[in-house]
Amino acid sequence: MSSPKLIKPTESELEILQILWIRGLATVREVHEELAHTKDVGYTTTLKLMQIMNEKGIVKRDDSMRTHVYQAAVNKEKTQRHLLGKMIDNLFGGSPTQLVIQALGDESHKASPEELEKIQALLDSLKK
Amino acid sequence: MSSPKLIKPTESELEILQILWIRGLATVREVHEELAHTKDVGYTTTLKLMQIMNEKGIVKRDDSMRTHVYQAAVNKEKTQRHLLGKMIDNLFGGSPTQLVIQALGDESHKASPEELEKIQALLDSLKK
DNA sequence: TTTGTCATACGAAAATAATCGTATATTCGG
DNA sequence: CCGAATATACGATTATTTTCGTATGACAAA
Repeated sequence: MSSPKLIKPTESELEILQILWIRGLATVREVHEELAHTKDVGYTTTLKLMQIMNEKGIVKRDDSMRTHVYQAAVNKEKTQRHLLGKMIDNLFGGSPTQLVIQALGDESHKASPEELEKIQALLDSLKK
Repeated sequence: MSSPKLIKPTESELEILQILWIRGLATVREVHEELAHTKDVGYTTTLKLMQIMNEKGIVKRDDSMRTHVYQAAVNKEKTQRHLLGKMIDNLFGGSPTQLVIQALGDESHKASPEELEKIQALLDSLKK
């Protein structure tokens, strides 16, 4: 098997994972304050979530100090592919192409010219 | 505004929606039997789900006959884009590029040359 | 040392989702 | 007409996710 454990993080857990994937290491306080920018939620809620994620093995933590330091324990790309695959099957009848077309047509998440070039490059390599 | 209501169907609701999007019209029995191919679930569970979806406005039904006939009440492409947008925010940091790249690079569902041309055409129109 | 701040632990409520048992009505074959 | 099959309605349970209150310990400054 390619992956020892296939987890399906909840939506809240994904929000936390995204922060950890960017920062690498972070305390609950740091994660919480970043979450608080876009979400109205209590500190102990974030704490509890991260404790649960630790139990599930989604994150690891260093608790050798009073303030624990967390990091993601699941691979970002692997998690993305896993959930993307689920969505392709769930919502796009197994066709990633349909998903791509819808994603590119999403008016509220426009791709920049640079991003379009990246996609073009990938497309060119696929065409060969 | 573009959409009267933005709904977020649950996973089970999506399974049902997919069947209705394909069939157009269907009874609970028909939906249930299709679900049963891949899932072990009781008839009344499917019934209840579809009743709830009706209350939420996700599906419509004709109950003028004893056996009610259901159809999707939400647009397929609109729903796809909406959920895709959520995934882009939740899992890809708001950037569709990584999502598109992962989807195009999916080795288990390769895109055909015709599909690649469709994507190319869309990409061309976005570049202008 | 006392007090205020900040940390984790823990229990449990609140919200949401999924499941199914049972009651009851309708239909159809015989 | 009667019984089996099939339909919906509805209540209730179970599971999962999200939320937060409260207890308690550590630390630092006065």
